[in-house]
Amino acid sequence: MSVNEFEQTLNLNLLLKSLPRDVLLRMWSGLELVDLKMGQVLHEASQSISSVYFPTTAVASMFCVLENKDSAEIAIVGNEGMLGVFLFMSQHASPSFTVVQAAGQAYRLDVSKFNSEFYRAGPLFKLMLRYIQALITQMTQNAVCNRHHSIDQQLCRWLLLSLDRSQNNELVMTHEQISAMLGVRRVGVTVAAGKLQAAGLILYHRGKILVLSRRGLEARVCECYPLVQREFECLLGK
Amino acid sequence: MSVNEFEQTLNLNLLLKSLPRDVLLRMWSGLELVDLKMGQVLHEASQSISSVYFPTTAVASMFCVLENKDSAEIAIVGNEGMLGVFLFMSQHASPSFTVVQAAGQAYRLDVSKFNSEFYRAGPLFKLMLRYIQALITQMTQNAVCNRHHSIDQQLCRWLLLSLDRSQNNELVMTHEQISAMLGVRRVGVTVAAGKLQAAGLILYHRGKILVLSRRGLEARVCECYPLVQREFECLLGK
DNA sequence: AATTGACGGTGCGGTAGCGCACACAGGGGG
DNA sequence: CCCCCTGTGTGCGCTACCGCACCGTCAATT
Repeated sequence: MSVNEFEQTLNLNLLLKSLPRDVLLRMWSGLELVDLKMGQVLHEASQSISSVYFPTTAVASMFCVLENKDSAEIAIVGNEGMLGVFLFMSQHASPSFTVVQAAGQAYRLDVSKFNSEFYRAGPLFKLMLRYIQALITQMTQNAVCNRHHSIDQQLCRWLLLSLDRSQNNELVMTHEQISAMLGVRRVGVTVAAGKLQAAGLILYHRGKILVLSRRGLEARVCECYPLVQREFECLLGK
Repeated sequence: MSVNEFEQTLNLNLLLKSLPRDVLLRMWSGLELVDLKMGQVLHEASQSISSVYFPTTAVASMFCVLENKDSAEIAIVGNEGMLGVFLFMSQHASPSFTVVQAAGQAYRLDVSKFNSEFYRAGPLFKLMLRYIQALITQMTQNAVCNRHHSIDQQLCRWLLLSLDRSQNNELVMTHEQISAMLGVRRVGVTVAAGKLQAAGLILYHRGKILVLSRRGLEARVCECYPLVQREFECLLGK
């Protein structure tokens, strides 16, 4: 693989892209592009982490499930981020688990390779700290959104966040799956999605959602979405 | 101050206590014991952080407020933790703000002193990463608890978390203040607290809450409390 | 002793979301 | 071609919580 290919490929993950070239070259030998399937579990709750993932076209969710199977999405991660941040925080375990939400590819990197670069306390290290902040912002905003905003608004937020992390304007996702993310009944999603469809903003049919008007969603979403989005732009951008 | 005094005093914050002696000695000159008043704001949202705090007898909350003044507590921090973690994550700002919830004391440490020890990538650094994980656990569990558990259960969780971080079994806190933490109406708290009082578990009167039966609260609390508590024990203990 | 303000109790109608149940439709596999 | 499974629509009664409003009570101040 030529240097050009090398760079072009890695550009697909924005975190990797933002690292200096020499760091990337050191990590390169450990990076492996893998296919992730819908529903695949990347990290179990309370089990040790053996690899981290930098998604390119895949999207995954960090997820929290209660004893009675009630659940809520903690964060959604695509090509702007990384999966497995708990690796470098503790030896033992991740408190939440991670599941693939949209099939695609990701760079896998195993623990030892990651650590050897991380503990140089250089660019990767600093990037990770900033990334955690963005992630925490998403988690906290999520929490307060859960508390105070309607399902309608939360659905818009979720659609926009997913859309930003997706390659096109189609999401492969049933109401049932979305309801698990938002921590509500399937019916709640059906009704909310029905309104959006009636308004001509989306079109869905048997597990596929086509977003027709991003603007329309943005007009209906709560403040939580732009706030989180700005944080990530701040992390990756200028 | 003798070495004995030095150690005894620092033992009051469990994070500091868990650091090796040589690290503490290096940080010592920067640590200043300060009084924190109820309601005092330690870190504003979107403003840079100039000091971090290691509470001893004080307790503070990380807090998130929406445009319409609706709010929710993100995390509660006492002598088991540290305030200002966003300092070492990014240059710019904290997304949430921090407010003192129980008057008391804390060790203040300014940015430069903290950073010079942190970037040695030694024990403080590793401790901080593990602490962030515990903090994230609290935040996520909080989020899912918000979504799925009743005010009754959440009140029990909140009381127990506060109690663990307090010196005695009395909390100085009005229903109004608690309602802001939980992100619910004051009346919701009044009713829930009324049930606990009727059951003989707590006794409250004009801004003071006396916990009579910790066991009773533990029997009524949701799974979220023990889960978070275990994470902190794991961080600090054995 | 009187006043004032903070704190907590109560009541009422409204509603978002819940649990449950069932009906209907598309589409893939036998 | 039929069947069945998955995904979606709809209806019903229920509950928790909301917004609002008002009232008693305690405590601190003067």
